[in-house]
Amino acid sequence: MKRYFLVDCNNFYVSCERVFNPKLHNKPVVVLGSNDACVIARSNEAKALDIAMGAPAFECKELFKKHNVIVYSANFALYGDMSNRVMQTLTHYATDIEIYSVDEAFLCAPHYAGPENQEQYFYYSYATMLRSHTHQYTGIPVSIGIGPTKTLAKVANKLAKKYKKLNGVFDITDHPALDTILASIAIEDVWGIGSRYAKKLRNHHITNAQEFKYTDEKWVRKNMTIVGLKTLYELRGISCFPLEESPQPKQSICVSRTFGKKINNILSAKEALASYVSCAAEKLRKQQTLTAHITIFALTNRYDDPHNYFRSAHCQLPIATDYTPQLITAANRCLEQIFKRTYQYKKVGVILSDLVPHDFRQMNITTPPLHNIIKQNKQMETIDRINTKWGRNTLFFAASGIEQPWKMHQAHKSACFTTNWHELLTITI
DNA sequence: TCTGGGGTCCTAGGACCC
DNA sequence: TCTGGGGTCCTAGGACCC
Repeated sequence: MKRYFLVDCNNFYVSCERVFNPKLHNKPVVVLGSNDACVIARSNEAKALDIAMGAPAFECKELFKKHNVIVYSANFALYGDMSNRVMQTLTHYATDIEIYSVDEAFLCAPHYAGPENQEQYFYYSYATMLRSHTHQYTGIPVSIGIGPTKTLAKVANKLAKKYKKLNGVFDITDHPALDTILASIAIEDVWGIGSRYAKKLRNHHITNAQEFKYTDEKWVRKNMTIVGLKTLYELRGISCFPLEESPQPKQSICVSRTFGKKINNILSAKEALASYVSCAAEKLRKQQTLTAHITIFALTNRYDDPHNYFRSAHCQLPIATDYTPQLITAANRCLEQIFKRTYQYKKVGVILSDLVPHDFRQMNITTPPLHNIIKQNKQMETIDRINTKWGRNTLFFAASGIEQPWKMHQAHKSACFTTNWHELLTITI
């Protein structure tokens, strides 16, 4: 039977920090998200202290102090690079692989042609090998779940993480106690069932994965769309979510950040927005696409005014483009439409959509002359090349401002050990 | 009082994931 | 005082067409 492997890095961001600072082992460690606002990763020791995922940092202050919890600001350059190393290692061993997120990959093992009674053992050994090699080559510990569908591999992974005696690998394929295992998985912990559906299902007296597995298909189709029905089939061992090996170009690109402090003047907001637009345009060019539609949004504090904290504006561009100055101009125009001086803003963002491959550039009567476009392309290529070689924002647009008072706070950030020559780890003997 | 039927496209909103 | 960021997919309903 075909098996899906789900390789999941343990407490990924914390594990990345531990690779470069071994003193962090066996201690409670947390990583905070942007502006050091809330907890986005926890070591097992921190989980044992009941520090919740997404908990606001200010609510945990006492707890951190009391238990000497070590706190880091998110270092996404480091985590991104460590993720690449893990995925490269896995790609080396797997025949088919889908990189699902920064810390997870689905993959399939090489075809097994030996005696049937040793098949299970073959896959188990393969997973154990993957696990130890990933740890050896990257320093990152992983857990591996194996199952006949992705959803069941997810369940298996959960168990591999939960029970230490499994040594980080669990195969749920043809398991004699499958239904008992599923009965121990709360409905909201099933992959594809979020809080809304979980609530709906609980109201319908379905509380765990096993009960959901045997729920009436028609009811599920009606109340949870085709996607919910696929999840149900997957729990029954019928694969509905195939491995997606070649990553598709993104259909939209969004960049937004919460400010380090609130802003009520449009000049600062425009600077921040210009900086996010530059970042989004860079992503656009990286995947070789153009955008024809730009949306910008601005948020005030949603806890102060839950019904009226979000405003957005959008505009269609005359022709698809990836030219940063043109996008900044369009973004500014949109911002002017919605910005109110009397408000305290805490965040702005940009979404680029209607993305098309850049060699499909559609010309029309307003298209600037070809030599202009060639010149613009050269400018952008040069900027991207310099920033790739010498680090992000070596060259930036003056529209992003110099002082950047809106920039986020990160008080406890580790060094970019693997992506910045000036921050390499030094070892003194 | 009667006021078609079937199709496509677009958008907003709601659900989910990490 | 402080409560993240970046994506995808599906569906219902309205606009529009013949």
